Amino acid sequence: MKRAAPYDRDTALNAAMSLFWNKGYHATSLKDLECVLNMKPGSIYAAFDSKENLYLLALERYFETSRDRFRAQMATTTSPLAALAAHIRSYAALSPDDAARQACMLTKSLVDTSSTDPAIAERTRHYLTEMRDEFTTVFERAKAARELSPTADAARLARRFQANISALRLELHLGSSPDQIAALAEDIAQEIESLRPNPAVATPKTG
Amino acid sequence: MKRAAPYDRDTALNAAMSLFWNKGYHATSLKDLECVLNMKPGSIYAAFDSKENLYLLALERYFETSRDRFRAQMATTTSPLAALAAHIRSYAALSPDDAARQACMLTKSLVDTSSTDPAIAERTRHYLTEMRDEFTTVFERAKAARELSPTADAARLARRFQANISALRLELHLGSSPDQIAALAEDIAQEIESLRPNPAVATPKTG
DNA sequence: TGCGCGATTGAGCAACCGCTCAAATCCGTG
DNA sequence: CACGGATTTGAGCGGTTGCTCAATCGCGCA
Repeated sequence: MKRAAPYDRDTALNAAMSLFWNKGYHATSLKDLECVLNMKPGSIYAAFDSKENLYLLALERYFETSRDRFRAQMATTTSPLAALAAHIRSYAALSPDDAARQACMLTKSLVDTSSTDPAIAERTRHYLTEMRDEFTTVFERAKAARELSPTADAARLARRFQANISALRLELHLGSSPDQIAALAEDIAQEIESLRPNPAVATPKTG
Repeated sequence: MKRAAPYDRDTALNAAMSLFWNKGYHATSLKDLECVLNMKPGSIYAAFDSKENLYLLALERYFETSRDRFRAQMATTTSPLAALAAHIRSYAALSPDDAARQACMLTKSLVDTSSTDPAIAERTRHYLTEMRDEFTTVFERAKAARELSPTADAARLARRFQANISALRLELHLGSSPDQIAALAEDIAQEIESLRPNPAVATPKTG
């Protein structure tokens, strides 16, 4: 009996992440995982302990990838608000067959494990909080750059921003037409850009 | 062996709806359903044909209930925009132990069946479209009442409104504190109210 | 070249899944 | 009261689930 090449942990975790992201935790079976990981049950358990643990590892990978990509995107522009708006628009610009054209894995995870798998749910909530903290940081930076009023509430804006992303990606998941996605993304992006104080329409001097 | 009282279809469907809403389609087992419906497998199949069909019936009930409640809420106020804003705020005002303090069942349904159960996914998309049409109607009414510019795009505003509701309810699902939910709801509500042309800040007459 | 040991295998376990159906039970009618 | 049709019952079906472990394999070392 031929033996398979020893597994590559990085490749395997990527494959597991994609599968779990697509099908969700409950709908993904060990048989499904055996196929995409190209590993037999024994190897899977030797490497990852349990289905739940493998899911947690896949989720961690998803989170780290997302966070890193977000940070990289923020670094491309000097204006924090412009970077945030560009981030929103980038979802609408995703190629039609991009794997990311669906709901955020954290959102999906929260929805299908919160009432059945507390450990996964808690971890998911943790990652969502970490992402929100990333957003808060950027809004703080916008304040420092005078793109926001000094009295602006960065944490509150971050929560709103996260809600907007969740909703936009849910719309991707729904499979709405590119036009409609683009319109929604544009509405959100402009809402962000309109936070910037605009001298042109400032209240006229009264003296 | 005692025979159980004949089942009450209305009560049973309500119970099924709650259970499915909470646990999702995949995580809900026939055993779970037997418990909450107080029916044995044979009775369940005689009455509802299959787990999938029972889910579809529960989903239909959820949709109709939601739509009717929305319509009723719209009828309480003469101002369409005020009614929409009040609808948003009503989610934040939900009692802490209200069963509706979680994600919309349609959202959850879409997320956990889209890649595994096409029939359910399609039906879910249909109901989401119907709800959006309800929203569009109200924005049209706002236009007729001159609460919106005649050039406003009701369908686009409706999509944005739906996205906002999805996101707000996802935040409920996440279990954020009442303060944070209220803040998010307030941001959304004010966004809606700010659509109303405000004569006080209209461009000054130039002649 | 041969040996030891960690990695891989895959048949198969107990538990559970959605679902079936012959038997038991109730109720309306005569 | 007797009967017949409608309804409920629940053991249990074939299949799948997450998971285990004795057997097997091949690489590194002597």
